[in-house]
Amino acid sequence: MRIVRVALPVPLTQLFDYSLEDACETDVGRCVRVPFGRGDKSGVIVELAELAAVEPARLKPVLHVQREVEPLPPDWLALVAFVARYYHAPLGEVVGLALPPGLRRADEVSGELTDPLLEPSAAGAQALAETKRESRALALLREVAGLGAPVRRSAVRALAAGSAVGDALRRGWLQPAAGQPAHVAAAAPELTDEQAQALATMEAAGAGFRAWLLQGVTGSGKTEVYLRLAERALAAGGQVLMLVPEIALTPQLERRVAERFPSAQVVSLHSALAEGARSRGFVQALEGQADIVLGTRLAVFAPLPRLGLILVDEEHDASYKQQEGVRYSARDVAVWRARQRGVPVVLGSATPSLETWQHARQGRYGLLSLRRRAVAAALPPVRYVDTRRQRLDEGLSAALCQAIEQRLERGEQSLVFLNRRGYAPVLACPSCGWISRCPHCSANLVVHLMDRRVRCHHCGAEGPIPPACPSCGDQDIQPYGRGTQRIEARLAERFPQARVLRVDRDAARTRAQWEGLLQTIADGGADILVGTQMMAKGHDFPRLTLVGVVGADASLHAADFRAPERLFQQLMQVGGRAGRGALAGEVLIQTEYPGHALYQHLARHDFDAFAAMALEERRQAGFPPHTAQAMLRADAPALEAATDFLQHARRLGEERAAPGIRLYDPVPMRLTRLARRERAQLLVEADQRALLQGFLVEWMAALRAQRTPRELRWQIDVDPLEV
DNA sequence: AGCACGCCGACT
DNA sequence: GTCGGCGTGCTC
Repeated sequence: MRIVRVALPVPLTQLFDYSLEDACETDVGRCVRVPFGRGDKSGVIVELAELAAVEPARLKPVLHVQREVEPLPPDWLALVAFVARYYHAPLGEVVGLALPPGLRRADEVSGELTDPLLEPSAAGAQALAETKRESRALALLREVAGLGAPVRRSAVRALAAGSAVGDALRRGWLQPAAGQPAHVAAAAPELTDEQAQALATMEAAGAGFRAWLLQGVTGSGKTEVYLRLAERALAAGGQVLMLVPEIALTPQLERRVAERFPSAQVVSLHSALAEGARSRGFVQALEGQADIVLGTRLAVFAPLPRLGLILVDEEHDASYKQQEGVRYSARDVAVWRARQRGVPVVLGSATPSLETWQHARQGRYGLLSLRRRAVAAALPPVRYVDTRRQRLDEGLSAALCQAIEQRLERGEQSLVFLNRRGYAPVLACPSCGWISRCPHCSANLVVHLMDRRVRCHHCGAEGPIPPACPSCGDQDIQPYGRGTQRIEARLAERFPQARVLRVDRDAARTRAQWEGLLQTIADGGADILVGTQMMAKGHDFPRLTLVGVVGADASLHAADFRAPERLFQQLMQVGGRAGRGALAGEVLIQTEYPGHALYQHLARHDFDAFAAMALEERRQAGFPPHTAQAMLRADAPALEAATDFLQHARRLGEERAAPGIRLYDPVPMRLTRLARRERAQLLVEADQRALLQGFLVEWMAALRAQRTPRELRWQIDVDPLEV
């Protein structure tokens, strides 16, 4: 009888030992079902043990081992172990987050990997059986052809169906490693000089680990570089992991990738996928059948036995950072993984995060630059409208309206960008000063005139718009400020001949709505678009030639030290929407600070100058990336409970803090009250990451040993994005 | 996290 | 006299 050590998805740092009669080395990495407490749970065997951590009498036997699927390989276990260590999360929780739910449920009823949607169907079972045969066939082919030789999908299929290997070889299904890549369709566009240069630079660096920043302005053709790199990696027999920030971006990219590599197996992985599909994709990656895995942050955990290249598109995007539970950064994990596996990783962006940009500057990452647009003319000129000395019409300047008018005359499209949805951010009473506060959060209820309701954008609380002031009865309550709905309404009044289309999360609630809007825009069914940051992301509208930005100043003076970085990224991104077709574009930004350095750098499209300035400011203020941070957050029904805990945590921290560790005062969070809970946080900082990590190990252990009141929740956030 | 056991108030 | 409040403690 052997003992297996299992990671279970419980918020406890320890592993749990079980007995398993016939356990062997190959069971490490397998999913198991085990009795736990009163019921049972699924977990993963992370090691075999000689001696149990508890008295042998207390050991319970494993209920079931999932042996139909290949075990998770050692490098995958090392990956989740790293994430658990770095983000100070229990290993079992990381495993739980990294595995698709369907796979984690290794119950004895259906040990076979099944799609719940297809479970009863014979066709599903057949397909699975075939997939397995193919996997074996592929392994066999690779063995025969020697490592790294490209293999045609058709060969695998034929072999799986029973053809002899010799037959496969005779038919030329196997190709020499140096030969023409089997995966590629002959449909690649010509490279620009810069693209060719970038590829040559990477080629010269070889196939081992190296992190690269691919810094390319909007429209410079970063995607083509990704595809060429993928082509190379596939030709060398490698698998490609491609991360994108959002689900919305996967379908188009998936199509483009699939078209480019018709014989490659492209698997998409994201949280919106049905359980069965996600499990299937994961297993295809695990068993080496998937050639390209394309997905959002969770795809960074896809096991890839033949991994040859990692691509991270829009690497600066905040959605790579998980904002709850295990707060990992998929981009940072991707870089670690590339090093672990000895493969290149390319971080692409027009506006890289300052962390990445600094690495490239200091030479730790290689730098690949695309400064010119591949398709259209130059980047659109940026003009500022000084709003200090003019009357605005619902926030719209005469200059912006005039510019819109011009586009209407020319039959072109305009976009008014405003990062605030709803009609107005608050409803207020002019006579008594009442304002529409959220009953559960420290936030205002936003007026949504379309459905005549007020709504909290943080917790979702909502109600009808009151006909009169709830406090004093005054009938004259007013919406104050402006959101997209209000701008949309005003533009429709002002340009009655124009078709005004609003594109924000309210208008594009579902995927179908979102795609409908995109189609309408592409078909020329809209003249003026009013949009939030949804509009900023990777879509080309050939007739869009004007981008007007309203209300950008708000983030100029925000307290968050990352606000300028985000603003610059957002403006550069949304500005890039103008004039991507044959027509020249223009960006018009309304501001009270036209001379502000950020705006000046933006006007010159000079990200590097902005980044240098912002980094210098951060150096002086002692902010990341010059320091390493972690944030301890606590929440409870009463603020005092949260701050008391943090105060106590701070004392525990001070006792353990080496010189160079700085613990700050606990403070209420910016949005203190959220969904009836009061939140506070405590910042820890160090000049070196290793120092901070060493401290966190001790501190977390001490904190976990504390007894805390039940209503109090706390969690640690390493490398927090929001401070 | 669940889910037990374990001692003090309002109900058939 | 019980049903049930959530305080504390354990899960191999």
